[in-house]
Amino acid sequence: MADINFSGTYPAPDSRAPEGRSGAVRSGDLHWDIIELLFFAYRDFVGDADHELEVFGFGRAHHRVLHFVHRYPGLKVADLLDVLRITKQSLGRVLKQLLDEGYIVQKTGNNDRRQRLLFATAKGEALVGKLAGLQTDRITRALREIRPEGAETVRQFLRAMIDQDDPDKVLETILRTAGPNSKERA
Amino acid sequence: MADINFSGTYPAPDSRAPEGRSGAVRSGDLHWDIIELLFFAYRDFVGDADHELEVFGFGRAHHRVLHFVHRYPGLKVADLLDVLRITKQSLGRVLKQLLDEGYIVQKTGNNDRRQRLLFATAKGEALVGKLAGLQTDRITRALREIRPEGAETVRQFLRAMIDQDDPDKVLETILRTAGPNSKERA
DNA sequence: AAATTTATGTCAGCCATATTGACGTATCTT
DNA sequence: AAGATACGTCAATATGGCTGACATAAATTT
Repeated sequence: MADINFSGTYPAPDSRAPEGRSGAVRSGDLHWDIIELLFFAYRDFVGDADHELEVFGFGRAHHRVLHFVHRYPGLKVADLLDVLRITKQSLGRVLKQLLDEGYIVQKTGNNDRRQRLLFATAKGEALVGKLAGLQTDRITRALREIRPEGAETVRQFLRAMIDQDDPDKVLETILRTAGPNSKERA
Repeated sequence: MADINFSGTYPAPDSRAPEGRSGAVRSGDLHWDIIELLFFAYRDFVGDADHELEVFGFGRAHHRVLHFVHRYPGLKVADLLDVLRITKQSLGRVLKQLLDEGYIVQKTGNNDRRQRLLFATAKGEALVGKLAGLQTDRITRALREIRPEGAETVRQFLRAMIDQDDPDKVLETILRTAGPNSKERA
């Protein structure tokens, strides 16, 4: 019976479990490595911002709202709901905090006066810029590890990882910018 | 004052907010695009598994536990806590469910009988394999969009995005496997 | 003009997942 | 024998999701 020594290292990820494994699952063609790399990379990536947000008494939800409002000034509440894929009740709480504490302001729409267009204040931009700075530092460090063309390869990969069907308006903007027919196309 | 038309498209992401922006934040060298691509890519990537997990009454936490137990058979509870970066109280609940429902089994350590070594059962492997299959399909699709060498570039980028200091044992295994001195090194 | 739809906000409650602190027990180490 | 370690558990709390219901103002349709 597999008696593995756990004092130091683990068995190679592909070693067998003692009980045997279900033969039903495909085992050779699964991208286990990239799945795990994505987990760890994203964990540490958002960790940068999370630590800083604690200081302000905010969570990841606040960051996401502030980020997209900053990046797409005049965003409507409905659009934010599409992007974040949460309910308006959930959004309401964090949005109210950001409004109350002066990180975001609302502005009644000119075409449609029902709309509350959202804008980041200077205070909000300062915070979101600080957070983006932390995350940019990590990205910059990572890009140094690969060839110069690698940056565009990474962008293409990440874009292709995103659901292309039924994109909301923000996502459409992102996908359109240097989209499918970019420079480094094969 | 910026009167933006919201009926169709958004302004380019770099357009100015109406109130002006804090000049204190650096604005030219921030990797806004990659920050957003990571957000959307990860959102859809984990979404694949999330949908399937709902069927089983499980959440993302169950997936992570099952994944790492499957990949690193004989994982200790303490190691799992290191990897997932949660408290043992949080882990306790999901782990208990997975044990009760037969996705994972415990085995007392041979060297140290205090340890509860964790292994995925056939049932557990079937589930984690199914989930990995969904995520692999997305990754495979994405890799088709880039040059063949691009896959290794993506791995290098993701590895470099991970905190290299103080890696736990699982992470050490991952980083060691085809680590810093891999083939496609510049 | 009246009816309907849309955009937004809010109240009330529920659930999953995380947290901290305290304590208990078995086992290994010194 | 004493202390440290690995794990489990009880209790209380916070955050960030959720659903359902309802209200208001403004736009749109009839």
